[in-house]
Amino acid sequence: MSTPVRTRAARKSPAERSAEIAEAARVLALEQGLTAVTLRAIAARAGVAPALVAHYQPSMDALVADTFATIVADEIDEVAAFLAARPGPRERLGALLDTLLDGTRDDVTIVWVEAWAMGRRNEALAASVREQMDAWQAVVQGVIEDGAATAGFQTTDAAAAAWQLLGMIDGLNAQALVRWGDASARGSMIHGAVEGMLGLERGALAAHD
Amino acid sequence: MSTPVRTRAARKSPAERSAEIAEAARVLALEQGLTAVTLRAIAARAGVAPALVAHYQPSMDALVADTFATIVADEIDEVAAFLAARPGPRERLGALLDTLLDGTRDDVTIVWVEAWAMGRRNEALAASVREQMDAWQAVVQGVIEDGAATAGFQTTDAAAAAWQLLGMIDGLNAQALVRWGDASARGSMIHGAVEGMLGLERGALAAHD
DNA sequence: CACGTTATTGATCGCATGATCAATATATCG
DNA sequence: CGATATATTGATCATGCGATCAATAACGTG
Repeated sequence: MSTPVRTRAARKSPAERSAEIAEAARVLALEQGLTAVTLRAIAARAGVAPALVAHYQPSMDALVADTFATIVADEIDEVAAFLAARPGPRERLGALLDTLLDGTRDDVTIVWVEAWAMGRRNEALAASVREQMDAWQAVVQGVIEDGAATAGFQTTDAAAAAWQLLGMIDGLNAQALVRWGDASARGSMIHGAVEGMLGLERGALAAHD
Repeated sequence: MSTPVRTRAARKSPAERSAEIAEAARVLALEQGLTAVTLRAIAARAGVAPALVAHYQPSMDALVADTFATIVADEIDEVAAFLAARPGPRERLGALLDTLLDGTRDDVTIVWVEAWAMGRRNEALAASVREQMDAWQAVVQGVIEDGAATAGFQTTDAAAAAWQLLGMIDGLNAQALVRWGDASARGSMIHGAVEGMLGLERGALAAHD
């Protein structure tokens, strides 16, 4: 039996405690989804009374929205850095597809799906979702514009192409959340699709590892 | 003021009452999402005591799962009939993309997104989701196989291509749920993407209206 | 018309959620 | 060392959820 008894939490600076609570929310969201980001669950994880969580947050809606934003912003930074290490737009685009569809980020996918659903009842979260979608789109659009300028990507609307690409990726990942066992096949045909979308020859986006 | 007073409901046959409850759940899900499919909300909508809803259903999880299945199965039938009226695989595939991305089915999209999220905590719903995804995939796979046999679709794995296609569609629709205002542009580039995926010449899937 | 079957209901339980507030304990400062 | 500021807490409220069950009322049948 785990003993859920809780001793009084050590007194800490507001900044430190606030950060601990945010971190507890982040871990909880990645492990069990945004639905599990609840006043009491966070308090238990942070080893703190439920009231303290409320004390440091204007509302749970806001905390959920912030948690979502943190998780996704981290992922964007991580992937952007990953892409920056590639030599050119074709490699970057191929690597983008591969890394986002390799099944290693299902925890983030769950957060996305739940955010879409919960956003209809949590306006702050909905705003965060739109914001992070825009951030993702900016990254992808940058790659496509670069490719159009220097690598033969044929598109007159890089912004729309970026949205299309993100939609494809999100949909495939969301699907894989339910249809277990196809993690490997998840991105098997997306290279051909994207090549067709951007007027590239077949195989243009193949991995170079 | 709407008067929420409820008179005793007329006595009806179990079959009829059961159908009324299922219908109330269906409407509620389409109007407000699966999250709103709740014991009391359905009872209110059906003009019946909450206990009666419980009386006719083994559990709310089961009712939610059935409601989801009904809604999606209806949509599949509707779209399948719509496709059957088209002359050939190319027209069918183009029409499939157009009708699923024209933004007129956002109510169903919400149901899908919520089902993905809720399925993690409702096993019956998760099973329904897998079932309906398979049904959708079968329809799409049929079109692709037909196209491979008679219309030059180039693919060695119609099943995988069908999954890919559904993923793209679902993702774009889910995105549009949050990013209002791009309903018209939603499917602007998917024709090119699918043409690339299936090795078709550009414009092969253009509408013939 | 009386009676029995059963559709329907009100009341209630247990649990979980977010939120509020006076009370308490602790760190720091004078 | 004492006092003040404040981080922390327990208790509690209001709300909503699913579920259960004895009691009630309506229908159909004999």
